[in-house]
Amino acid sequence: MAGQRTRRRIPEATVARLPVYLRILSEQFDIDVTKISSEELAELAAVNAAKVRKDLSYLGSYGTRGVGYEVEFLVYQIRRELGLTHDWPVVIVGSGNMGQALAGYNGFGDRGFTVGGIVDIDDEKVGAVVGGVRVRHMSELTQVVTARNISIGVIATPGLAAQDAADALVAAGVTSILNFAPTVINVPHGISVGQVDLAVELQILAYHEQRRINAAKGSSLVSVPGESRRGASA
Amino acid sequence: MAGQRTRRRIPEATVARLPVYLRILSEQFDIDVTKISSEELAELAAVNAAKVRKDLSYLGSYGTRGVGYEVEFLVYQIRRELGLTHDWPVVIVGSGNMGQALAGYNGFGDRGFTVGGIVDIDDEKVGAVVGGVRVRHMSELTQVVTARNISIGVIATPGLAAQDAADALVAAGVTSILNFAPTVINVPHGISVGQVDLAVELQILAYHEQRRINAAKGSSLVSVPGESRRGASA
DNA sequence: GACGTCTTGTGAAAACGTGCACAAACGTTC
DNA sequence: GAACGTTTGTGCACGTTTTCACAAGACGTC
Repeated sequence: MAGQRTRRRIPEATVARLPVYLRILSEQFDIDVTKISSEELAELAAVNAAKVRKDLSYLGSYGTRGVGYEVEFLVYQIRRELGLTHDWPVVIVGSGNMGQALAGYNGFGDRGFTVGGIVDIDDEKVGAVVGGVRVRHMSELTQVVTARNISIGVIATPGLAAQDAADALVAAGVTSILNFAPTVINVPHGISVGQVDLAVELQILAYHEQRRINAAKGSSLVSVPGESRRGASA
Repeated sequence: MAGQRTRRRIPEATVARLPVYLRILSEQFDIDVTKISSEELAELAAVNAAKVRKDLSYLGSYGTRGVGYEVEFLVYQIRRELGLTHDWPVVIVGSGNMGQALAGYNGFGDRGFTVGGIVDIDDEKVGAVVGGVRVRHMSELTQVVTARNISIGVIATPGLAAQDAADALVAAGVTSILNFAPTVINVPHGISVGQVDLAVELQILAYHEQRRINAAKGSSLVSVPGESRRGASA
């Protein structure tokens, strides 16, 4: 009955990979590839083929045994599951370097997302046009969010301002936040948060470099461990 | 013997959290906090206290029962484990919006990393000064990497150029790559790759938004699931 | 329409990550 | 120096994720 759309819950690890499959499949579609096997898709996404099949199986049984998956259909199904059948307007808080880079980023408007507004707390920056959108003052945040029915906010402020930005976004009615500031933000239960942190990513790499160096130094008996891939951002 | 520095391997999930602890502890140290309990640190990092203790236990037994951890000492130990006792020069490939934002990013030089060079394939961009560093031509990449003994590269190119950038970095001798381009890159075994993908992160959030909407629409019996925190980036 | 080849979909096992719960250790107070 | 409150370090159980391995199904060929 009402459960028609409730379907089985998709594991978080799978949700994080679906966007990658989606991009690859879209690219393949653009170069006129109509069918693809889990093996081929796995190769392109640099993951295990069984994982691809299990991931896709959460969407339904959309493959054909002995043949593979129809690219166009799969693109549609993933988009549907991720909620990308319509565009999502996004509000960016902070119009500094990072805010501008994000607003101008291709992969942004690229598929499914539009810059619905940019706000900044600094009067001097208000009025400037970034990525085709006029920067408005932070105090107008609620108005911007409400007018365009925005539910996703991106924080591109310095670390110290991030928590304030998060609070303001939540107060304005945003229910998902992507935080680019190097700070852990606290939000009420029920709000989704994604964190992207350059320094953290670099430090993880530094750790691996360090290990390589230590391994080489410590003894030449032990070869380089050679881990070579980490999950996408998340 | 030789195993003095080989110690037990630290789980990847822990490695991804240590940088977060490090930042928080550094901040606490700056405001003259000298001791901290796993409970307090957990609160600030928005994770479970037992997890904090288990994570820290991989560094060694550096806490004092009944008291907590000494902030300064912990900062030192984490830095040591992550290989942050010296600075890491980093080379950025791509001097567009994203490259500039990264070069100017605070959390970059902030702790442990310096911009050792920026290269671009576009002659028109060569010569410009970004974040205090002069942009050089892509063909000089190996020279830049060798001269400064750089082992970490950051890709800030458009998606299509990312694989070429990765190949060039590897050829130049870089062994860790942080990829900001929206493309999965393939690298030889033994090279570490970190991926940061704006579109992927947004699409994950869109999925949660979508679910919220469906849950609300499908029936008011089911309350909002309310997941509220995801692991930092990775 | 039977046979062989190919590829999906999925049970079951293994590996990994998380969180509870508690003994062991420390400092303080009397 | 014993008793008490506090906080670490970790064994254990649980949940999630990955991987293997293979039956079931689709297609093409003879």
